[in-house]
Amino acid sequence: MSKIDFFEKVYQVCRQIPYGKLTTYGAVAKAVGSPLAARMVGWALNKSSSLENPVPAHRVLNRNGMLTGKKAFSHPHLMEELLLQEGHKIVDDIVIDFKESFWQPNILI
DNA sequence: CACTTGACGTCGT
DNA sequence: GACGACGCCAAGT
Repeated sequence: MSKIDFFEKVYQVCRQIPYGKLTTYGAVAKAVGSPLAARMVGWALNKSSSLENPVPAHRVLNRNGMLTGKKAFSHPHLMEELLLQEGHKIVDDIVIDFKESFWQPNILI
């Protein structure tokens, strides 16, 4: 694929997440060619709030399916509400049907 | 310019 | 199986 910035890859991958599907930082990191750079995915998504074309960051969770980044949203419960709105079950900030709704992004190196 | 932090993941103990 | 430490890459201070 084209040589685009790490962040832009992250944005593209996240925008490919279908409605009602979920993925992890690690999966996205792997998709962009740096499986061990999951932290950067979170950083990119945090910065994505300033983008003109926002990404569905609420569909990206950690390996446990936990809403670790919910506090980075406008309102901490926004992420949870969005996920609930998409038909997910959340208990104690953890998506119950996470593994069932997991979506593996396409690898774009 | 060097150190610390940050929405994580994996390996080792 | 739980807890701790290290690694990853970039941005902020």
